[in-house]
Amino acid sequence: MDSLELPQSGFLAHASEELTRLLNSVATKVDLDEGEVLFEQGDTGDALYAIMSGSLEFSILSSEGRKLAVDVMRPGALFGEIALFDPGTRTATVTALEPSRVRGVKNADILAAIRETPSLGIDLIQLAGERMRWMSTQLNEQVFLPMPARLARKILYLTVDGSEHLSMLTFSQAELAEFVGATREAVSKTLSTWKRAGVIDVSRGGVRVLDRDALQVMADLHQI
Amino acid sequence: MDSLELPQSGFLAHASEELTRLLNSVATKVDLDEGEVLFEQGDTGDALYAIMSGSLEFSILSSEGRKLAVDVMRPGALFGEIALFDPGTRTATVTALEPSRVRGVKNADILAAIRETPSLGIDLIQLAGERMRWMSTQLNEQVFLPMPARLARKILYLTVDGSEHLSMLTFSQAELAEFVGATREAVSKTLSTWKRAGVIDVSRGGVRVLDRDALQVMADLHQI
DNA sequence: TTCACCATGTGAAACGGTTCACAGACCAAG
DNA sequence: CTTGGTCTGTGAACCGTTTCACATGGTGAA
Repeated sequence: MDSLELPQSGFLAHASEELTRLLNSVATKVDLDEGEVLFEQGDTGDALYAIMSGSLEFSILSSEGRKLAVDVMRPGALFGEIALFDPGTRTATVTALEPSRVRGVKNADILAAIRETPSLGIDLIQLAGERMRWMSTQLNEQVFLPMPARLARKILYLTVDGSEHLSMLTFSQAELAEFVGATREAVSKTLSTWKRAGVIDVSRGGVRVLDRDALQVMADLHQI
Repeated sequence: MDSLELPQSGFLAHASEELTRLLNSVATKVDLDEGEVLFEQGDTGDALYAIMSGSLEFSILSSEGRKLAVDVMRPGALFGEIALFDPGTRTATVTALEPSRVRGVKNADILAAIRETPSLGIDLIQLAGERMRWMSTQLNEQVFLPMPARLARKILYLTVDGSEHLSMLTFSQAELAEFVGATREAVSKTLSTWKRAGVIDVSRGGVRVLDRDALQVMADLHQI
């Protein structure tokens, strides 16, 4: 049965009956290859998506083409809720980091479902609220924290999977730089000092966290 | 009749019947003096507010107490919608810039109304979406734009009232600095060069826009 | 194996913004 | 009018980050 594909983790595990029903009935299924773009900032969008498998990167682009990676979304995540009200331009770009499967539910289907099952509307306001809180912290950190603190936080955040801590993080330094809004060189230099201090281990294409507590200290320091 | 107090501009002018009814019936009325804080980042909040008169500043605070001013809200604006789902901590601080009147509707009243009138839920998702778009642009600008461009944009934005352009902006340079996430000194120096170029006029406690087009150019330049 | 291509490491110079320090201007209260 | 306080202007030193340049190292394809 198809609904068995539904992930047991993330928001979907707590999604309302109604949303689960929509995802199993009217949803369109989309398969993405690594690097494939689901939608791009500025696109006209009118669907809410749920991640079934894989992982997608959520990023925003400058007018000059620079990219700020904001989050990595994993199975169970719901996104695209901003387009629900206004089939207007997307505020972010979503790209698959690995081959991934998502399901999309169209604007009209969701709105119709909300009119029938108002609690779904409340769930979606909650989702929007969570995203707002996230964006608000991102803005806060970008404005007030120096780059090394932002880097330490992103590394800590990205190595949390559920309640587990993954020590290995498979992003290149160039990708990490996009996450913290800095250059690859600056990230490289910071990682090097942490490597010398025994906090992390750096290898081609990834970082391994050796001393999570020490990294937590870096995340709180406003100067290194 | 009390509902005559409702502003005719801003979101409220288009608010759903149901919300207008709530604002006229169950809403609590709050009067704020200049500088008074309606709620603070970290507070537990459970109300949605509407501005009846005056103007309020929406800002976020760093853990070290620095402030980033994000927006100025005027009569007709609705805010606090994030607290609707989760009477959790506020993500921003709201302060009155002048004596102001607001009305607050409690979480429970809104949720009950949504269950009865689902389209209200849709309106509130729309509101959350608008706020998300705003936060997203703020993050984008903070990360990618140099300070002078951010300053020019804020000045242009803050001198728009409806479709009118007010030439006078009554914020001190210290306040403008909080809006762009920079120091007062840096703002002062930038304003000085623009003043010399005849783009603006600077006086104690305010800035007057003389050449809006020139300022628009500054807002787009990535270096000055 | 060898080569081409990335990813990483790192130094030097330039730059944007902060910090610090202080001077001058305006305004309100006495 | 004077005084105290706040706002504004500006210079100098400093600092974190970018930019540029290049070296090193790992990896996959030929």
